[in-house]
Amino acid sequence: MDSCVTTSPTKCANCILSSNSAFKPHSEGETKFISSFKSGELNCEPGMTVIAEGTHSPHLYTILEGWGFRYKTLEDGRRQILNYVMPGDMIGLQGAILEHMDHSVDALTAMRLCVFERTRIFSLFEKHAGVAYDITWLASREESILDSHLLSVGRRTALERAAYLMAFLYHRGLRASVVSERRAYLPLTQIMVADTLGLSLVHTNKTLKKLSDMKLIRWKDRGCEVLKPEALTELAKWEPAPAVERPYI
Amino acid sequence: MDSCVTTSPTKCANCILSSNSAFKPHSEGETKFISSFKSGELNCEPGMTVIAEGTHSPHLYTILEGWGFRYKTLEDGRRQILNYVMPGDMIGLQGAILEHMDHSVDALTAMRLCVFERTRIFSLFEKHAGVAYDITWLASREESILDSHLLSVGRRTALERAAYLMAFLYHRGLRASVVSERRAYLPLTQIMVADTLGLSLVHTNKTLKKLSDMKLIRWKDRGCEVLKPEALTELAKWEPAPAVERPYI
DNA sequence: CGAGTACTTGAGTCCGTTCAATCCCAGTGG
DNA sequence: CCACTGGGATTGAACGGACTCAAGTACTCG
Repeated sequence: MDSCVTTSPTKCANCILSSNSAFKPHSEGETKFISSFKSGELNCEPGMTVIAEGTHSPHLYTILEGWGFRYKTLEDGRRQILNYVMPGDMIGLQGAILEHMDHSVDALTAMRLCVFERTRIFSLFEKHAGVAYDITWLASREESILDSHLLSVGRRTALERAAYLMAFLYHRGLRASVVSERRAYLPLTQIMVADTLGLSLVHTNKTLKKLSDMKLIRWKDRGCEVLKPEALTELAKWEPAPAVERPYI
Repeated sequence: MDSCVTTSPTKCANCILSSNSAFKPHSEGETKFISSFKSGELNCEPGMTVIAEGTHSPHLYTILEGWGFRYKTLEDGRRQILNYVMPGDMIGLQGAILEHMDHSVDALTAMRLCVFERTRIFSLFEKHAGVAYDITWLASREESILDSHLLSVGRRTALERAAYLMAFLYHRGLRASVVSERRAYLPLTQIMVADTLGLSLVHTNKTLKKLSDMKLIRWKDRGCEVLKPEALTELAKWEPAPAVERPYI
């Protein structure tokens, strides 16, 4: 029953993300402020809905561990997955700024989240311009990713789209340290791949089989092993953005 | 030849957007700061590329008049239109924050733009938290729109998609005062509609014809007249976001 | 060992594609 | 004044990619 509990939070100074060199370190003053902004932690079971469309969530979250995904649905149940979230990503910003959430977020694996009070976000802008800028950085990058997804769903063929998605998740996962080059495993179901690519489940399965036959991926243990990321990016006519030290809150 | 010239700028206090009640007024201090942040104006002919993908634009812009659109292309020329821009919208933020543009922006009609120096954006965050918050508001709203577009391209049928696009542009246009209920004219070509919906030109034409036969729209003078916006939103299973007083820079 | 979920595969259909031709209209230049 | 050009819109025909329907396998879990 206790699928979701607020645990005794770790101090921000010892945040698991701060030990990851992919992330830009905070100044001492920033860490202190973020500590005061943080109101707890949240653990989620796989499959749990963290944020529901239409609600007026009082919280903002940063992912500390695990995978999740953002999605929208049509009234008849058709679902579109918009993007995946990984450690360092922030969710709930739309709810905090635009007053209501227009998408949902589900946990894909078990997740641990850092919880912030949305009402205090304006004071963050007033007191810590650097952190405010970082939030805008995160929002811009999310927009940039959505642009790429839209190009993919709108203009790539099914095979290219699947290759793009696997390559994209591989590269993002690498940078968030949730996949490694040795073990490039993406915890997805084919239903989710279908709902991300805008394809039917059956056709997704046949498309993934083609990628498997080409030895670019292997489907295994309810997930996807990426075997040749370079071949996938080439097939998708895509290039990952250069890795830069990224901010987080 | 002079398709693009920096004209003598109007003062921000007399900004054409400030006379539009849809926009949140600035405080006197904000107006003063924005005035100092503004570096000129830019006039664009229809068809002109305002920002090109891959470049490192030194500017940020706010649309003062006219329509434009953001898009990305694949190396073989396939194009996806991501969103349309109208008065009050800001473009070039990604270039300012993430260092390089990953999409282009073209003028659809003649446009007048307000030009800002991107190098000074951080000082904006330091000195005017309210304005910084507004920029983040705009970024969040853009993300929200992209979410909707992605749902549309991924999961709606061709007819629903076309209905959604026309309804969407109608509602956004109303709020930016570039369409009126009496004269609901959208300045689009069918090629652009096709590249927005992720469809071929031929099928787009046939789909629009269906909407015309249903008397929901009328294609006229190289553009689209919206006749029954409510019927379009219903057909698309979509609902426009409630109108709120929105910020601009 | 039955039930549920994820994955797989085949068959037939249909939505959206490409190819191709035509029309309309606004420029433009002989 | 009219032929020529080119972009945009329109339409028909045929193809094919992606869809739905349907069955079956494999695995986990109570």
